[in-house]
Amino acid sequence: MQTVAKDITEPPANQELAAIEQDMMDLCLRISKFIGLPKSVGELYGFLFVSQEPKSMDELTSQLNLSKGATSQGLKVLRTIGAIKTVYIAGERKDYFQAETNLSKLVSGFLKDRIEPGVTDLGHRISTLSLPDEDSVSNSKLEFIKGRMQKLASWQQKTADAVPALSKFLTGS
Amino acid sequence: MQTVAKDITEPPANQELAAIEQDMMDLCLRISKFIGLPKSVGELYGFLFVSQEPKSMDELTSQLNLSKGATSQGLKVLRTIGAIKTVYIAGERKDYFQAETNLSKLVSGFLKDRIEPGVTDLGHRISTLSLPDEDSVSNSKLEFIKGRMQKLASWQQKTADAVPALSKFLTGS
DNA sequence: ACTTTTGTTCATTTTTTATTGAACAAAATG
DNA sequence: CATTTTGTTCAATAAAAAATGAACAAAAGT
Repeated sequence: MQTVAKDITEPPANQELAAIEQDMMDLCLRISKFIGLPKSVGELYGFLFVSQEPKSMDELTSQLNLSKGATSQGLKVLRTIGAIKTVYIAGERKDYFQAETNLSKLVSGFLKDRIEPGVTDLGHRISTLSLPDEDSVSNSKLEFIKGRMQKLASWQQKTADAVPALSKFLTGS
Repeated sequence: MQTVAKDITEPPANQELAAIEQDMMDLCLRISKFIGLPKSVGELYGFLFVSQEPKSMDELTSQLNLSKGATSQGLKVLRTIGAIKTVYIAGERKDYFQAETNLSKLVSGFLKDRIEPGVTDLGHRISTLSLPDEDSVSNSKLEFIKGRMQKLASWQQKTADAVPALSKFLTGS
């Protein structure tokens, strides 16, 4: 089992509780990797997920043993897909972050940022495919390729429809 | 733009048609990478997608310049998710393969093989999380962690429900 | 039973992807 | 406006994933 390196060197810290937090962070990491995000992103989200108080970039960097670069980039990804909220704290210069835990927000952000562009791009590419002249190819082959082209178009169409449907499904309880 | 190396050194071959096949193979490759499959798998599927006749392993190997190993493993993946059918040809020792192009079959195979196990595993892991004793932790922190645990459980539940729903959505035209 | 054909496995190598950390920019403070 | 704090970028490096190919198994033919 993977273990996120959160330094256990801070508050009076309950042993049992720390273990559960560890497990939850591991779960977050797992989910994150599952959907194709890098380890550092999963670690960042996991740590914020178990943190009651907002955390700053350098807290994240030091507690997770990540480089500044990885932390900055990881937070950017999380911000882009809407998996974290930025919290402004009075009299503080740093930005503070908290996990967004609403599933439909998480999923719709992920779909919009990571899935939709791909599906749209696919649509463009398919629509620029052009068939060869009717009489320059054997009829059987031409019909076959026409059929394949229709397949591609219908795949794209169905997938494009599925994305908002999925989003909706997860929004309605 | 990526280009799959299908040797253009065979039949009398119509120029225009070959270009379209190339484009279609590229689209297949793109889709395959998009869902996290390796390049070789996308190439194999793409080539079968544009092939009217079933192809044998060595035809795939030589036409796509893949190693025997990659071809064997790639076909295994495609077989497992149900993206190809094996065709037996009378008097032939080799196995021959054709692309499955029915979207709902493709998607349900993919979901069953690649998504469901992950979601199920997540369910198991979540159900083994246990809370610390009521009185060994500050109440606020305990409530917070309880809330997170419920979040995780509800995510898992909703996701598990979404998988068959998605499958169904794509089956019904 | 031996030989050949077909297909798989897996240790090594290659390629791809993620991380690091130092240089850079941006913004707030005094 | 110089200085410090905060955050980003990107070339170099490290880590992870995929491909290779030779050794191995399995099955068919003779």
